[in-house]
Amino acid sequence: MPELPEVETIRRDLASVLKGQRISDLIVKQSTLLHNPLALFRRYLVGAKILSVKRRAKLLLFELSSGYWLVVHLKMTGQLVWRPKRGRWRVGGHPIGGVSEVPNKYTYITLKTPHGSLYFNDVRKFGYWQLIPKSNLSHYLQAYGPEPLSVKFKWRNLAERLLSHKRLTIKAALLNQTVVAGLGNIYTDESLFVARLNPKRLVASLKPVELKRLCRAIVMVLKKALSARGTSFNTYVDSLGQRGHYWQQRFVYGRRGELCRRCQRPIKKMILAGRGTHYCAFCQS
DNA sequence: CACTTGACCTGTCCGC
DNA sequence: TGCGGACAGGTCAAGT
Repeated sequence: MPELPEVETIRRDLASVLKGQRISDLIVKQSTLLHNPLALFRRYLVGAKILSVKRRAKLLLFELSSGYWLVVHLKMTGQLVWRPKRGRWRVGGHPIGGVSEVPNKYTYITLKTPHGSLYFNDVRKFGYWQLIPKSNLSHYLQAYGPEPLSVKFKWRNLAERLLSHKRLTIKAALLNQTVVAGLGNIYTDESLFVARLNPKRLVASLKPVELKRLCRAIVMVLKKALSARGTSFNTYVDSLGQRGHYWQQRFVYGRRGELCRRCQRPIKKMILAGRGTHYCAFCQS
């Protein structure tokens, strides 16, 4: 589920409620989701203050006063839902994927502060929490490609990173987090549509003008999705339990058989790089 | 070696 | 309505 726009939406919301708060307790119901021993979490997470909340690619990064960073990956179905102690908490719209209240049967980790609780739900249990010493964080993150919403992101960054993947299809290359950080299946398909590039095109075949178009398309799609607070078609909710509404504006993802918004021909779906891939055969060449 | 596939885990949806 | 199989947004180890 969560790609860059969803993770960034959660980051912004959590930063405003968690910054400066001290973690008073940790409840773990599924210790396999912790990538370090529980004792390490007890020692460096409980009692620590949250200094900042950042994001790199699809990772959420919580800076702790203990000298560690808490790294959280939501993978496919992870949710981080904040519930303040005071004030009523409610789900916006209708319940999604049976997840309508917290805690629930998929709540595997709970982090408590004097002001409320942060619930980590994950139906498929692919997500994880990991503690990284401050001094190791940059090493841990160094392999990731450029952040597409950074002002420093230019088409030449993309072109440079694509050099070592010339024989891949552009779809497969964009899913690779070392090429560009934060794209997943949805926004890769969306970006390729906006750039009018067929997902099957080999990286080596792309001309500079097409790479420029692709770069602009990625930024445009991600910004649009971020202002829509992400895409919810299944389990995604933000930290307030609310859905994102990019789904209503999407161009191709999940629209097989529906009409292309540009040429009115039906959207097609194929398997590429092992993933469902949606495109318009007429507009994307 | 570069690239593709399967595994992780659970739920949902579709066709018979 | 029940049941089996395909499929689901991410990532990486194992296999070709």
